[in-house]
Amino acid sequence: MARKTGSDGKKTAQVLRVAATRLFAQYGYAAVSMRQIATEVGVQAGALYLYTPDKQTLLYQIMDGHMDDLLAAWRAERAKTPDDPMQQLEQFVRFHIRFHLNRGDEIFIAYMELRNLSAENFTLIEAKRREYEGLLGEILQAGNRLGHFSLCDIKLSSYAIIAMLTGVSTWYRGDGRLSLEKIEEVYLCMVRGLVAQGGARVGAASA
Amino acid sequence: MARKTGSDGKKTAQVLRVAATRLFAQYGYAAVSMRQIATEVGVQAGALYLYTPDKQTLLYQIMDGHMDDLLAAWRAERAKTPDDPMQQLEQFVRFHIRFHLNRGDEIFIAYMELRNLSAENFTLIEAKRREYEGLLGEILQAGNRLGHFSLCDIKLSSYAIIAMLTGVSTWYRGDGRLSLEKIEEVYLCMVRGLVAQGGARVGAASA
DNA sequence: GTCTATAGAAGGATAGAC
DNA sequence: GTCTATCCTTCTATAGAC
Repeated sequence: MARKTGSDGKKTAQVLRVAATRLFAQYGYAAVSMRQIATEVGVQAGALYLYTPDKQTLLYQIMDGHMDDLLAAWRAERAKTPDDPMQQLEQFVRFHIRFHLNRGDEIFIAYMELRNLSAENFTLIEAKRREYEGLLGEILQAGNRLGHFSLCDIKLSSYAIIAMLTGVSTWYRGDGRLSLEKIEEVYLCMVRGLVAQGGARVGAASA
Repeated sequence: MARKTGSDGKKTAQVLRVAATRLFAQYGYAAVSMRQIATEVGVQAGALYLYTPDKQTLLYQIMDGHMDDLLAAWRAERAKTPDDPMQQLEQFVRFHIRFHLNRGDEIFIAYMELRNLSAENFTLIEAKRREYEGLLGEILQAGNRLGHFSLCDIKLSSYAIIAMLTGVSTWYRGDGRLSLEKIEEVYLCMVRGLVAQGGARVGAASA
């Protein structure tokens, strides 16, 4: 049998991405074999190489696609939000939590598999990560300038906020005791408190 | 040659732990081979099995030892701190940052390699993680009760604080632009702001 | 306590049939 | 576009010499 009846290259390529994403997230890039992925896709191992030159590229493409989605999604969201730092910050908090909960697997990979990227691929992904952090930084900077926030270090505040928001995906369960809306509210309040005095007493702004 | 001159079993066991910790942190458990570890230790692969029954146990022992150290260290630190929620929280923030920066490798493993633990080992480690989160939770609870904090969900606040503090180790470089002391100060202020209104407006306390 | 040697399984990737 | 078959490497873990 040469080709499966009803097989479809486009579709298989998509299925491959989905399967690899799930498996990498669950077991880790290094722990997943091409054979495992093939089984999940429903083809033989050799057939995978029609859709990716190698395993490393597969990982890179998943992470790169995710970062592009993330950046595009936030820029779209931001465009719909009034040009006020506090409103933009609140929108960012809601956006980040929601986006990450919808894509638990990609996020997990994006944060956990950086070290399994080749040096050049790492550089490319890292740039997009910094780009995203910078977008939050812009909001914080503007809020500081207008006197709405009181942050002494924009970079550290960006890191702290992104870290605490991303952390949600490590424990969130759809059937847990808290609804997504409630979680967003709680985190919103914590972030509001954080930016209200995140370094005010430490001294002059350094960033 | 049967035994290396001057070889020492106790010492080799220790060197093995250190080497495995470093390599697991750098490349990930699944990506590191027993041969790599042996090379780092300076023995042949087979000799490792004198000190660990298998690779999985090696990982578990590293993580378990780290959690024990972490819990013991915080309890010692707490004992030296006045019985006041705000002071204890501040001490916790300083402690967590400092402890984690001194042990970047262990921390990295503790957070990244959970999924590579066997089911039973995972349960054991997870219990100690929850125990640590609970110790922060106690402080937050006490602060809420005394009216010093204004948190609507103790668990979420614990998660958020630990996530943002642990995040420091993902970007901290000893030779960076900020000193450890300065970083501690900035995070302290952010945490102060966070607990001051981390959910106050959301409604009644639920935890 | 460490070595060499190796068993036995699994890995990534390719070649060529259909 | 997918399969089968396979090459070659690497892996964990063990056996037995010293």
